[in-house]
Amino acid sequence: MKKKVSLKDIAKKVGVSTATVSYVLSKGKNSRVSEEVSEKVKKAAKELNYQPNQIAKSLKMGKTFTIGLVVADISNPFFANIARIIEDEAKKLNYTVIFGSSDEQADKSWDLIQFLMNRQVDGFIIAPTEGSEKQIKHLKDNNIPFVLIDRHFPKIDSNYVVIDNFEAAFSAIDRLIETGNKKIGMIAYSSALHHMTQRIKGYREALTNKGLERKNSWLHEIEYSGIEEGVKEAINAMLDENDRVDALFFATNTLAVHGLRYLNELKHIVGRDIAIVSFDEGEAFDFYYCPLTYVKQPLLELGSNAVRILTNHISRDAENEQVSLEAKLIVRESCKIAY
Amino acid sequence: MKKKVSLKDIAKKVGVSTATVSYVLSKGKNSRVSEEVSEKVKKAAKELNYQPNQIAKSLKMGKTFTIGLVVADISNPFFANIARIIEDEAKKLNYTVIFGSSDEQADKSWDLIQFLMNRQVDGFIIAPTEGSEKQIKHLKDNNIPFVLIDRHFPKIDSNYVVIDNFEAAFSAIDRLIETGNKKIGMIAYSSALHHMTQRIKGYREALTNKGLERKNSWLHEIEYSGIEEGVKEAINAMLDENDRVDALFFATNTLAVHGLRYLNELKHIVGRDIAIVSFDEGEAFDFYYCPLTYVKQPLLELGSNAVRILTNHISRDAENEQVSLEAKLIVRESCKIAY
DNA sequence: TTTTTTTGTTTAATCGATTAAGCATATATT
DNA sequence: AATATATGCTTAATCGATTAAACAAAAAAA
Repeated sequence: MKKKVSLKDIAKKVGVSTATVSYVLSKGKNSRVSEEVSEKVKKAAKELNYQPNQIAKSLKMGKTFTIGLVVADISNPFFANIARIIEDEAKKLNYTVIFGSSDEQADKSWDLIQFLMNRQVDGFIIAPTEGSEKQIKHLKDNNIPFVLIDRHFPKIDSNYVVIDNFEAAFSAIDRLIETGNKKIGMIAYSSALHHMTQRIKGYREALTNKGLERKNSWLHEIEYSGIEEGVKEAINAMLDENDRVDALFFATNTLAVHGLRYLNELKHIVGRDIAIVSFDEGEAFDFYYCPLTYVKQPLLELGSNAVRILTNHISRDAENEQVSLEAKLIVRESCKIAY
Repeated sequence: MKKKVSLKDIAKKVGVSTATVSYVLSKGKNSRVSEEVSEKVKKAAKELNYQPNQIAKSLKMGKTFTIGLVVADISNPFFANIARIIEDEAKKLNYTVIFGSSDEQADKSWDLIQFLMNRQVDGFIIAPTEGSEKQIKHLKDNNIPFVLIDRHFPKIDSNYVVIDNFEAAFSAIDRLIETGNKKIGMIAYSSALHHMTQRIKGYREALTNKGLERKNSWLHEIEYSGIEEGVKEAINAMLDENDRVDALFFATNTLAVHGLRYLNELKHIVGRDIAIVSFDEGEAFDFYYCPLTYVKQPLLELGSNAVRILTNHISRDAENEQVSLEAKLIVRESCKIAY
């Protein structure tokens, strides 16, 4: 690789010190460099196609203009989209994003955080996994700016941007009830993470609220490992029983995709044999024979808020900010059964 | 942000020079540091939870272990998946990937390349856009390692990893013919890029080869700007004519998604009114009422080859490598019409 | 014993930027 | 005319690592 043009080269060409060149190029009008020299420097810089070495600048300034993004599962379109949005938002503010996926494993999450810290990221945006509480505390203790997204730990005072999961689940279930379903099952993850417990709570309270029956066997909590199996078992259980459910609520899009695939396999027709509501979008849902009713999270707001809050905290000490956004229920045909 | 532990801190704690610490931590057995001091240094490093500053290291070494990835359109799942794969492959070799999307615009591509060069990436993986030939030549002239993917310029001798687009299109069309279709239309992009012209050539020659009719009005080349409109017009033209086509070949998944959506709108049933074959996968295709026949590109091989070749070229001067992979036709129901 | 070699460690330059401080000149203020 | 201030540029330290070269002390060879 041919060696790059540096300040030194410009300085030599113009016949001034590197300091002068630096002042011209980075301080503009505020420097005390004469108009004459200033012009010469700019001209030389253009002629040599000077491109500043960000690495050197970062080292000196102690700032890399880089954000570390840790998502929980990049194969999930929800996180893939968020990553894209965060990247775009960050670019607007001149930040680069380096990201990785923890795949819902706390140890991977820790490795990633360490890796990103070595790269001197200025701060983090993290969708924390179960068991990563200590890691988050470590960041906090070391005064490293970070914003949690999608999930947060109620016991840790920190920045976060989430949606009101309780409310979202509640109204999704409410809708199922309003459209005539009485026996409603839910497939969720087995997780102590707040966002998941809230979704489950929303499901429960919506039923109670309307005085509907609540059966333990209608709520299935799947392990992250073995999702496919888990979903199949759950569906088998809920459809084979004497009192089979007439509606199913999926707590995430991944669960929904697996569920729909299995329902197809079993030749159950959504909208005739069973009603469905899911969390999150999937491109696939658009093409599904029965358009799905789903909880739409405001991804753009989620991402832009996260970036805004983080960059704020990077540049100055600020109070922690907590944002809870409202999700929207997109009602389509899958939430009622046509008799 | 609390200031980080540096070599200096370890040196001070142990009572040696930073040089010694550096030798211990980076040279291991090959250094001439005594076992005794060596142990003390390692112990101190662990106690202080020392994390080397990669920025400083990069500056000194002139190497960042970073790859710049420029894709043509990140909203296309094809590129999104490639990006993911490249990231994973790179991580295995200890490289980080910084990427951006040129959105098929040459000027954006140039901005991105400049930006990534400022960040001192060690090399590039690029899906070049139309009109970016000069940019690629610039990289070549400056001895900056790069690998082109998906597309390449026949006139520029460079590394590249592509698939045999002619062959892929040829056999896709061949399949349509074999399953009884006679009037076959194609919707492609209007582009001088080699991969696109090859796909079109494959379409043409497959028809000629089987002695089928070839009409200019059955081949529509859409502008990147205004895809939705273009696809609609193309479909209108090909279905309204006196001699309407009985099969459609989409040159990319984006075109296919728009096409299928419009066909839905028009209430045309794929597999009854019209046969379809598409390039690339879409998650959505799985859930489509009529499973799509499509050309499956070997993404994993594409990505891993690109990373392998690039990292090779980064570490030593090597001959340019050209890889042409074979695509696979995944035959499902959409390619024939059930009478 | 003297010289050479080996061993263990430090000194100092370097990567490419930024910037406080220093130092002439020129200009303004008394 | 003497002093103060402003202007324009350079010097040199710094960020945190790496590493060639220097150096002192110990071990081996003469």
